[in-house]
Amino acid sequence: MGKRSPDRLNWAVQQCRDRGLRRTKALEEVLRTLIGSPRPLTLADLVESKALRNQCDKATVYRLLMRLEENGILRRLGLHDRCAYFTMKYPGKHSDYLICSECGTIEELDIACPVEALEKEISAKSGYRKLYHELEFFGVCPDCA
Amino acid sequence: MGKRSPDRLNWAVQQCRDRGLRRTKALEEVLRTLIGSPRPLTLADLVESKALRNQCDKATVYRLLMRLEENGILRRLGLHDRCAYFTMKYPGKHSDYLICSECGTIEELDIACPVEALEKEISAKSGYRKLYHELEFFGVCPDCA
DNA sequence: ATACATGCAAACATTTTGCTTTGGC
DNA sequence: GCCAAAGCAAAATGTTTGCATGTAT
Repeated sequence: MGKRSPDRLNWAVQQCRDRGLRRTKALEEVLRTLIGSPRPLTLADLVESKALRNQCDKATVYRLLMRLEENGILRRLGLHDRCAYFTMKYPGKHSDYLICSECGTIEELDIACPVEALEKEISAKSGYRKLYHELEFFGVCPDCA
Repeated sequence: MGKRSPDRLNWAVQQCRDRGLRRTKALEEVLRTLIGSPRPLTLADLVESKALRNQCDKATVYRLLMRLEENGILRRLGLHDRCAYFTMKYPGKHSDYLICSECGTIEELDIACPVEALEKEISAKSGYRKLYHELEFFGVCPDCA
C-alpha cells in the first residue's frame, strides 16, 4: 500500500457515497483491500484476507462486489457467466471475440490483431514462456440497445 | 457447417489419433459440433446439442474437453480457474494482465495498450455500444518453468 | 423511523472425481 | 486381452438467494 492509498480510499468511498451506498465497515475494508492489492482479487481472496476474515460474511462481500461493479467502482475480469468456453484451435489461426454485455452473445471478430507484436516484448521483459493472449471486446449489441 | 467441414473433421480426428486418443463416437461428435459452431461453446452447450443430447454423458464430454485442450486441439477461453476477479476501476486507467498458465498468478502489465484504437472501428462496424475490452496474456512464469 | 446492509443458512450451477463397465486397438 | 474411454452417481467448488436482524442516515 503506497502512501497515496488513503487518498484513493477517500476518493473511492466518496464515489460510493455519491451513488447512495452507505459507509459501512465492510465497504471500507473491501475498498481498502482492493486498493492495496497489486492484482485482481476473487471473492474468496477478499473473504479470507486479513482485513476481512472473521469480520464480514461472504454473502455481504459478494453483494458489495455486485453493487460496486454495477456502480462502476470496480471492474470484473473474465467472461461474465462463470463457465468455460471452448473453441477449435487451428494452426496459425488466432481469434478475438466480441461479446454482448447484456445477452452474452459471443461472436468471432475478423480483425488483424494488433497484439501479437507485443508478445515477444512481454515475454522478454517478464521471462514468461509459451506466451499467448486473449482479447475480448464487450459492449451492448444492437438488439439489446 | 461449410463444405470444408468434413476436411476439418478428418484433420482434427487425425490430430487426436496422432496424440494417442481413441476414435470414439463422443470424440467425433464433440469435434464435429465445435467445428460446426461459429462461436465458442460451453460444456453445457455441447451436452445439450442435438448431436450429443442423450448420446454422451456430461462427464465424458468434460473429460474429452480436458484431454483435447491438453493436447492443443482446442482452446479454452476465459480466466482458467472458474472464478470472478475484481479490481478497482480508476478513471482513465485501463489495465491488461499477465497470467501464469501453471500457477495462476496474475500480474498487472504496464504497457501502452495497442487495442484502444480498434474499439471505435469495431463499434462502427458492429453497431455495439459502450465498448470496452479485456486483454490478457498467458504464459508460464519463470518460477513454474 | 426507515430503508439499506448484514449474517447465517440453504439453494444453485457448474465442475470435478470415484468406480465400474464398455469398447477401440 | 489390455488399457483408454464411457457412463452413472456423488462430491466439490464457487455463486447466488431468502429471511430475520442490525445499523447508517
